[in-house]
Amino acid sequence: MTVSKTAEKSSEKAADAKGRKDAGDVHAEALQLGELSEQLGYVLKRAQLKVFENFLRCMASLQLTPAQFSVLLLVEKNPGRNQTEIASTLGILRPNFVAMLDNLESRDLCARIRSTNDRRSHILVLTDKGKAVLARAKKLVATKHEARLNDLLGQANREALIGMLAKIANEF
Amino acid sequence: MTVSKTAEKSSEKAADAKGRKDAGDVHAEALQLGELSEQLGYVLKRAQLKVFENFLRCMASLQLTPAQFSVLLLVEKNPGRNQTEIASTLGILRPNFVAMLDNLESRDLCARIRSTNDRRSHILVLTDKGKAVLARAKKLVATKHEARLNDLLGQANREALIGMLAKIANEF
DNA sequence: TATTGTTATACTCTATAACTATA
DNA sequence: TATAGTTATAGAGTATAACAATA
Repeated sequence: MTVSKTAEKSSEKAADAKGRKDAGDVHAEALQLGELSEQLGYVLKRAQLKVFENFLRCMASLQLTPAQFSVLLLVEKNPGRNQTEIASTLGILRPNFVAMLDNLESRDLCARIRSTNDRRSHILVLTDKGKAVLARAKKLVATKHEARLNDLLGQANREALIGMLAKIANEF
Repeated sequence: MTVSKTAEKSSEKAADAKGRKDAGDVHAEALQLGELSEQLGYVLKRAQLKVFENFLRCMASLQLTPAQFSVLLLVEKNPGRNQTEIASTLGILRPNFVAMLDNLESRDLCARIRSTNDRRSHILVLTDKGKAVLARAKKLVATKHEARLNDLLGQANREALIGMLAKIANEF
């Protein structure tokens, strides 16, 4: 992140007129974002970083990242699917999914079960602990994380925002 | 991205009833996203990836990444600022900004000028080529990239979306 | 002493090739 | 032959410590 850690020497003769050219004076004023603040990609990225940051803070007690949370949610909703199916649905490449699962399995949150039909496949399921942790995670997300967004935007705007983002994700 | 590259064997006895438990049949059906599709962080991240992907395609002829474009925009709007100021405004750490600038400078898009007041500072400015490239980049972004968003959401929704994302980026 | 730009470094994410065991 | 899971590896992006030049 490291945003806006600039020291801002407050002593400044409020003369930021248009006529200034380049160097010469002290100017520790905030920069003009200009067209940047209207760039979709820019605000999207900044917003995404803020949201992930807040998510991690809300989930600190459970030690779950957004990616891990999404895996648990998807496995709960789709028990009996294999690694390839879960990973590709989340846009995670199969090689990168291995370490993720190793982590979740070592914490006894989910389990790999060798399929009896196709012995190449690992069926994924949540453990009892995984279900319990996910239930607690959902509550934290709802009460701390999503609630904050409601305070900021209001319920109706929040739903409109998610709808537009989903449309971009699916159709852009 | 690697999303939805799954082969989808279309031969399937459309029997995806609620009563199915775990393994046993072929099921190559799409997974249920469930609550995931309502998770702000999830749709935000997916949308951001799609937008950056599209940005890169639109800018292929100029070979500009979103981050490089944002640097050029900010330097144009704020000539005479040093590396620390430009980098921190963009949320880029100073050490990581060095290689980025080396790249832009080697392509003659911007220049570092040792400040006469404070000989520690490098003042940043766009070269003539940098200004020309940025002008072309802005046109590409407007006509190809942002226009696509307008088609998808409509002008009013697009503005509402950017406003909400900016609010999240600044106040969340 | 503090700050600017820089180097070195490390850790996470993401991406591709290739191996193994199964089919 | 092809597919599922895995390993190894490489490249971005991001993070911190420390150094030289300058203030």
